[in-house]
Amino acid sequence: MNDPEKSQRKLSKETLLPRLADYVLKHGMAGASLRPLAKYAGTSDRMLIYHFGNKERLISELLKFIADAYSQALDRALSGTRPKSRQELLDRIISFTGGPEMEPFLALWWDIVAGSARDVPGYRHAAQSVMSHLLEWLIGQMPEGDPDPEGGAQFLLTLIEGAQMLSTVGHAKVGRGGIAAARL
Amino acid sequence: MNDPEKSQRKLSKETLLPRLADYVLKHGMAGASLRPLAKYAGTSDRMLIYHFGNKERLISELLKFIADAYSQALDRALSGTRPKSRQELLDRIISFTGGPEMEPFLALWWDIVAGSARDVPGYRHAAQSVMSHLLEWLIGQMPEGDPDPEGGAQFLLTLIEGAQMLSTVGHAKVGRGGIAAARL
DNA sequence: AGCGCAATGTAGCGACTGCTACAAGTCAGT
DNA sequence: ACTGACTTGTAGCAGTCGCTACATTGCGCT
Repeated sequence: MNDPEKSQRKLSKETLLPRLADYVLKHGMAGASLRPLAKYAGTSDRMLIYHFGNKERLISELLKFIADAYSQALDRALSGTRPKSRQELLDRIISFTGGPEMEPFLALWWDIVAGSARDVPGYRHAAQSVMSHLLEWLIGQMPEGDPDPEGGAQFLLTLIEGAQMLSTVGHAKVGRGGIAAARL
Repeated sequence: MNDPEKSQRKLSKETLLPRLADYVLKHGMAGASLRPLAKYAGTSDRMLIYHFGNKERLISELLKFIADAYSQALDRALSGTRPKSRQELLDRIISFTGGPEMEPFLALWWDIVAGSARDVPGYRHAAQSVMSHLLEWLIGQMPEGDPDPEGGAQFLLTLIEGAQMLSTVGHAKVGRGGIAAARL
């Protein structure tokens, strides 16, 4: 007889990771300790250790999972008609990454960058993979006939990330001004 | 009779802050808990609380102190002859901020940005003040006869910070490429 | 000499950390 | 029915966290 109370006892890495990602996006890496994480996911710290071995591996797999999820969100939201100019491409990205639904990702992003700077295991790899993916996507989105798609994409990415940082730090105006003054 | 062992008993905020800053630059904001901090500064956690009231105020004052110290380091290192082109200015800054002696500042910087994104008290204010100071300095350093010193400075700052981030994340090449492809 | 206050040490509290030992349950294969 | 592997709960350990209560010291003022 199946117990309706416990009908969802399929707990594996695969079912756990989305919940864990959800929690971490809300509370950041600093709040990612086993017990709250487990509670939110409907298990115990004991089980997280059981499934992932130790916390470091859990975090690594979690970051990988989130990086993939972000890339997919990007693909879903941004692949459409090819933009006609660098300006149009830039505007499109800014309006996407600046949206409020991206805020948790952004906050987590800075956690990851900070971790990269201190060589926390797994952090740099996750960050690198997100940036690689974003760059490749950008190159593919460069307007037709662009004289230097690769260099242009690197340029745009640098600009975007700089503006992003200025914005989180309360200097959004400076970032906007910097982009406005750029000769694309 | 004065005890030679305890000759240095002048402990105040003023004498404490440089030591605390030193520790935090080495170990990051995550490692900034009272006991290690106090040990490094030659006191006890008890005394830190006594002098600063609570940890939050300590961190606020500490960030302010570090922001000022960074600004002063910037002034000392970078004020010299006025650069002749945007390119020269950019190169000068990149070579300064990319130096290994700036690495602790940079790592701490990302801690602070991450804290800003999560509204940790005091963080955004410190970050904002550093960026404001940097921007103002940049405007004053724009080459003579520059058509748009303010916009140009904002543009350069955005570019610099973007490249900085890409570099800490292991994509230094992308940042360099982005700057190379920029039409200054 | 005596008082008052600032400075400091010692101990400790309750909460939290990652992680483990132990025991018990479930389920599949034989 | 028995066995053995997989899964899970309960307790607990040793450590750290920010912070406080209490007691003591030392110094300046009168």
